[in-house]
Amino acid sequence: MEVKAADVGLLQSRYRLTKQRAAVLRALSGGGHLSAEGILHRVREEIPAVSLGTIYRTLEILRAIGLVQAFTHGGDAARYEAALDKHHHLLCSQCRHVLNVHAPELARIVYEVASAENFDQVDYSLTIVGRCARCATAARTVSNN
Amino acid sequence: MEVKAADVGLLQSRYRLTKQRAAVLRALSGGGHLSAEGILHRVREEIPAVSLGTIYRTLEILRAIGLVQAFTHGGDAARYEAALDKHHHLLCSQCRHVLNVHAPELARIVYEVASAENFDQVDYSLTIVGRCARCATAARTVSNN
DNA sequence: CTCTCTGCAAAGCATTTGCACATTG
DNA sequence: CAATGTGCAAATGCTTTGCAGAGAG
Repeated sequence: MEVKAADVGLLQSRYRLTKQRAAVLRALSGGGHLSAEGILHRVREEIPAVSLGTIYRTLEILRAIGLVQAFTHGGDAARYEAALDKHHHLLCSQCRHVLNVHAPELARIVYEVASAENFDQVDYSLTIVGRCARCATAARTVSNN
Repeated sequence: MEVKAADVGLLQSRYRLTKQRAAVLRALSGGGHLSAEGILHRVREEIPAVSLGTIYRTLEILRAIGLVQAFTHGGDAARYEAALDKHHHLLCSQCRHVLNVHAPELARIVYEVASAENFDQVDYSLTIVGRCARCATAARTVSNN
């Protein structure tokens, strides 16, 4: 199989590089915040017979290696994206669109709080939920709030 | 039925005050971060025949009124607690114990980020995951890390 | 007395898993 | 070729829901 730059992480790991795994990486390389189902659809354009089970197994591996990060909110299905930089999510409560945002000051606050309680191996996630400008405008067009 | 201070929120709402709802409030009044299943066990001490369905329906109502807040992490079952103040969660990745922590500086950061993207009706949640001191000690006793 | 609530059991949905065959290195 | 990965379908775990009888106001 032809090996691309994005696949290097897999080759360096103890996992094999299969066409399904490469396709999942490719599906995520375009950016965005896809559900497992969404990734399935994209991957099926290349490999019509992939199963959702394989998508989940692959995502778990890619997450373990650190190539992919997952994000959940409430009871929603998990959303996945390529792991590039540390960032946070701004989720629209209506259309469920997700924006990445940065908050460099946050890390300091988090580590202060965590070490005050003697936690180690610390990670954190901030999710901001609100109504995006587009949905706010749409709401104004229909009724008058 | 005898009405306690904690029940006032329900009476003021359009919902009825039933013994099941009062019992759920009481189960949460002791503090802690309980799953629906955990709340079921506590409520069953008073009302042996309550069903899990009722627990979920009640929690949803209490959350809508603002008496209870829910919190989820990854694929874990949701955990519920009495809604007192705005705070955040420090979750132990091993024993799943949750500590409440405060980060007063956070609100400013969040509103700056959200309004930069033109979001309104903003809410947010920060979850910090790490290993608590107790689990770190336990790990050291077994192996030698 | 009416409307809401509850228990029960079944359904729903995202995710995980056992197994026999296919593929990778 | 030995180990790992995959498709399929069934199983799982949390949560939601339809319905007929019970309880609140």
